Amino acid sequence: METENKKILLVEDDPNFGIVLKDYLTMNDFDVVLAKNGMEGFEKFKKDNYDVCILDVMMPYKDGFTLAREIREKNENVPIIFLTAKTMKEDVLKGYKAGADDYLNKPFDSEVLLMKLKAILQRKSSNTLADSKQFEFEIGNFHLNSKLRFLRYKDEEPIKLSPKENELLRLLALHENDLMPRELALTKIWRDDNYFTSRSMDVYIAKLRKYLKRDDLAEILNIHGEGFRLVVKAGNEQAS
Amino acid sequence: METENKKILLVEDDPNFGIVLKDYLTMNDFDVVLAKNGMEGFEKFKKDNYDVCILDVMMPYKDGFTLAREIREKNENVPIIFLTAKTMKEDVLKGYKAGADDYLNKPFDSEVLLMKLKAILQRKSSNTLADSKQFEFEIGNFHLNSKLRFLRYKDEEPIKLSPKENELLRLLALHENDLMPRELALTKIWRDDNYFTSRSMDVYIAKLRKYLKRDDLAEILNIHGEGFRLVVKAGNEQAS
DNA sequence: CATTTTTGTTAAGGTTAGGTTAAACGCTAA
DNA sequence: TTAGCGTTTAACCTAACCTTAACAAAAATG
Repeated sequence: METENKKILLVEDDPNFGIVLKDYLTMNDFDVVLAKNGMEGFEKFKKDNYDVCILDVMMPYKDGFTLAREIREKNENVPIIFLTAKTMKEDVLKGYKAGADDYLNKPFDSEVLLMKLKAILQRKSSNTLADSKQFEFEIGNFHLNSKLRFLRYKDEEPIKLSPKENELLRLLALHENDLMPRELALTKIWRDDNYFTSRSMDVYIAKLRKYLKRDDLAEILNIHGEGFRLVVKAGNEQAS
Repeated sequence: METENKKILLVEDDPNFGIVLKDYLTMNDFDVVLAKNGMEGFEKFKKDNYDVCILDVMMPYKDGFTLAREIREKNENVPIIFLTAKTMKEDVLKGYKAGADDYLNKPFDSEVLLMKLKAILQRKSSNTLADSKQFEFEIGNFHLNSKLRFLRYKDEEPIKLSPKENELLRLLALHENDLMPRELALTKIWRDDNYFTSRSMDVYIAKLRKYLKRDDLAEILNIHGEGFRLVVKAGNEQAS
């Protein structure tokens, strides 16, 4: 599992507060880079990719708004959160104009910040997440597309699979060359484990075997009393 | 420029405040639908597509959180903004858990709300932009212009499409070669998923198939129980 | 080896989803 | 009011899907 932590650029001139906040966020599984002022913040921003930027508004040399504008020029998508000294409407409006996604008034509750981060990151990531699940498999000379429910042998016309056929073959493929327990399929696909569902499953195994028959590389073996095993022999692997 | 106004669902039980806020937002070029309670809010949500939902937290019958959860079930992307009576951390956290994008404490400054809306819509649009601009498609030897609602085969006279035909074909084209779930079309185009709308959709599928019949490169396949798939075979591709 | 249990396979039956055509409905504009 | 259009509903049919039954074969059991 590649559970990379989200990367945060934190720009805050107060060293004490900066470090405390950084530690807090680090403790909550973020990778935090702390910059002490706008200049440094921009330098660090250019050198890496961040998932979120948290900018203090009041800073020497370069204030948060200016920094936000520069960041927006480079990247118009990174979420930006402002930390403002107090509820100054002026600042808030200015912040949004500079391309902010949200703002927080100091002093703020750390849990609220976490929630905001979560909400913002969730929105962003929901688009990239797309193909995280396993829906396609190579089974010998077959290709199984489990989302579109078809099984294709080499370049021939795809065979349409029924929902049950599809899910069963997918379960077998997930356990390729390993035991796929009867019980697992019955509870996952049939949602009930009794004599009849079990017989029904056997019928589907027979159907799948009929499909797979044309390929010597793939076959479904029974492990008596335990379940089934989809064996896939390594075919003519080309060192491409 | 098709500058359609953004559509807001505003759910607020205080009639005075609700109307004032609605007018204010309307004045600022939003299309606002006002619901007086959670029940009504959900009904209205189901009947149309909104760009943002603004929900009061304290409401009779169904509070804002419950409503938010129901809305999230139907659509996990619409931005939701909560209006909370005062800074109650509890409420804020609860709100984010229910899938909120932001919250505002009453009394709030209307300009701040505008800014938040702008920020949120901007954030969203950067993601949705991709699809929203897609109004023209090449489907085999056909050309679909979804904005002008016609379908042309090669250089022949364009076929005029009815609104439903058009939207359905567009949805299929957006998911070209991939599954276009029944439910998606029903909720997006028919705004209701029941036996009759489903049958109606099938009628439209038949109509579209009749149009596409003249081209071997394009056809609509059914994935039993799931939806439809517009398969477009690559035609005479030129190696440019 | 006889018996029981599990699995293999095919076919029949019933249910639901989808394909298609035509009629009915409702709206709008002449 | 009617004519035209887009849409829904009805009706009928076919295809898809799943379960169950029936019988055969294999594996386990004693």
